[in-house]
Amino acid sequence: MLDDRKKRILQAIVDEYVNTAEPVSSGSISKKKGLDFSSATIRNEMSELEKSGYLEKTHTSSGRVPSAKGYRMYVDELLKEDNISLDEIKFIKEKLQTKVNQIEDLMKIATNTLSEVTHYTTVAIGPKVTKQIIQEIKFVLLGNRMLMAVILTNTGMVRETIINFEEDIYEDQIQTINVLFNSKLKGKPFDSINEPLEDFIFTEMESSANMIKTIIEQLNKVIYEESKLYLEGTNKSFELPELEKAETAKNFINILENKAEVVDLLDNEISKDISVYIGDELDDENLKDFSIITLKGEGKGMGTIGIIGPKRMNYSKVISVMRYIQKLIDEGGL
Amino acid sequence: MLDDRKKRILQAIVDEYVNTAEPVSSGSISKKKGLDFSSATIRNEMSELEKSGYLEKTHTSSGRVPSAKGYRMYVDELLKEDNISLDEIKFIKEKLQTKVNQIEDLMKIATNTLSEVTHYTTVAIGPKVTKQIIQEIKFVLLGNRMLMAVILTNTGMVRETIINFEEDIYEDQIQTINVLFNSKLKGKPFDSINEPLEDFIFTEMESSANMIKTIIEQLNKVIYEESKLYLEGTNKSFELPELEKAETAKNFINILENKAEVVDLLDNEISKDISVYIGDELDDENLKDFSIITLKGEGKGMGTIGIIGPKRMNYSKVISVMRYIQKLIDEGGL
DNA sequence: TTTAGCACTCAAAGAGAAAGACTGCTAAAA
DNA sequence: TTTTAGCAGTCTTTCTCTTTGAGTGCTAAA
Repeated sequence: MLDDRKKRILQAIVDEYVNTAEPVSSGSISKKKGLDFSSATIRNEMSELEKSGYLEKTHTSSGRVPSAKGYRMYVDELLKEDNISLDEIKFIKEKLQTKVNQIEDLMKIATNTLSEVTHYTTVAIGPKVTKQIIQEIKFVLLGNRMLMAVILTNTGMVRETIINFEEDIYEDQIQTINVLFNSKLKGKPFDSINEPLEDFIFTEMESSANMIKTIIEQLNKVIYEESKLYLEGTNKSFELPELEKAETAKNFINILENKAEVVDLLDNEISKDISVYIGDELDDENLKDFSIITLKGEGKGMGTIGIIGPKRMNYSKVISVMRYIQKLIDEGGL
Repeated sequence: MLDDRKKRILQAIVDEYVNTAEPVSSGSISKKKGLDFSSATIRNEMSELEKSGYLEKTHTSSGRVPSAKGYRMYVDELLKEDNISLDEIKFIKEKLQTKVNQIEDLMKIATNTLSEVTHYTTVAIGPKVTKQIIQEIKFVLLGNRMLMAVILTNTGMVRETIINFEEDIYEDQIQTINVLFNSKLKGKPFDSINEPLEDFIFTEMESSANMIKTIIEQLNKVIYEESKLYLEGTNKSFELPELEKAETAKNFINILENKAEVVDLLDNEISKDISVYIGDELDDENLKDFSIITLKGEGKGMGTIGIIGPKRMNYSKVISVMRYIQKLIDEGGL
């Protein structure tokens, strides 16, 4: 589709624009080494790149800015994935080696690290619990009327929830419940909590029937409760020239404020390990001037981490860093 | 100090400025009912109010704006505390009646409600655990090497933490530990965890000595871990004309991003139930254009809720709403 | 196919000029 | 003694006009 020289010029334009945030002129590109043509030649090429939709102008006599299509081409075909320095590697490694008690704590560290290294705002949601396998479920009596249910899943994740009762609870009831829930749920996915209980339970355990119902209700809440949200480096985005425009800044705040939307964003997409969404590819008015890159860690008890940056984000750096973090997590032992 | 008319004029000016965010002219005040003097008279009074430091001008021929001293006078002496409508009362009541399993969940609801009703950004931190009395402490074995400690305090708060071990743990060890920690801690404040253990423990329970050490370490982390932070209505602040100035917006973001500082703000001040901090009274460069009003709920298992708004915040409305929420919480049963 | 050169376009920045919202002050009125 | 009308003076805001400079597109020559 695009010949080699056009690709190289497009690449140079995106790289330049990522750095400067200013429309790129033919002159500045012709000065780059590796592209030793006069500005007039570059100008002709740029004009054609614009006709094919890879570049845009802000006004008749301005330089060029990459279009969404241009960024897409850059991300899919032109981007180099080794944009990470030795210092950064060292920094990331050290941070991710921090000892944690729960795998979810690692999410927090990874989110923070990603934001520190890339200087963009990072959002993450914890892993979804629904499809995880229950390894063990225990009940703890607190006081006389408060019960805590603690559930351990196959990925090593722990979920706990508190259930209040109107009447006193007795130790032998807890025994019964312990046996019941473990036999019912052990080895099954979290959402099998809703499978109907056999009838005999309600006849044989009549005295605890209400209690069992209440517990199931509350466990359901745990399944569908909002995922934990991690957010790092909001202020970093406010250093961007893009956010000097009040409207863009407002859009950005709206994105972050609307937690449900952020969760959807990171969660619902049928994304691969690393995915890039550019501008309005995500069909959200607030996001039209931003891009999102997500890293999925599901299955390893990690959730999804996302970076929100301007459309002219440093895709190369972000993806390189994400790949490296992914590699460290995969190697495990962390 | 200030005669009655001056006070009424100052009050009118603050009220007007809170509404419009524009410097207030003598003309606009003389039109207000209850102040039937000519603009010239008002002008003379305003000039004197400025000399005494209650008002400021933005330039020679501009209207007047309240100074920090002016706001302080307004808050301390002129403010009416019944600025709350029946609709608002109904709305708040309904929200706060939501059934919750933990008292801390009520914090979240209160924070959200406060932001909804006042249209300002609201921050809250959970109650401090340090001085609370331990009512019960239980240990739950998860898998073979993971232990969860669950602590119930006198305010009904529950704290849990996970501790990982390098070696397998046996049920009888848990028994021992249960007895030990309960006899040591029951009825004592949370931070007494650090009181030294009697020597005999380490001789008699030699096999578990390491385990006990690890547990104490981890419980210490729970005490001093960052308080939970609730944040609502960030985007509401971005509707303020004040935040159209890029610098003010940046300051605002910095305040919110710097979690440690927010915690200090809400926590360390020797504030009463409701306290008002105006502009640079808090000696923080970022806060110089903002005011903070805090509501302390400590002791009832609630933490501290704070509203961050512009200096020309609607003190009257915010305080009225806070008082009402405080009343509802005090009446308890919630 | 590439490039030099030049006309043309448009945004950004600055310089006046005009309008309008205030104040402060003075002198008269209450 | 207190209040007020009236007016000069100040400063911001807004508008228009001009200048500057960074770009492009096109043509004709290399």
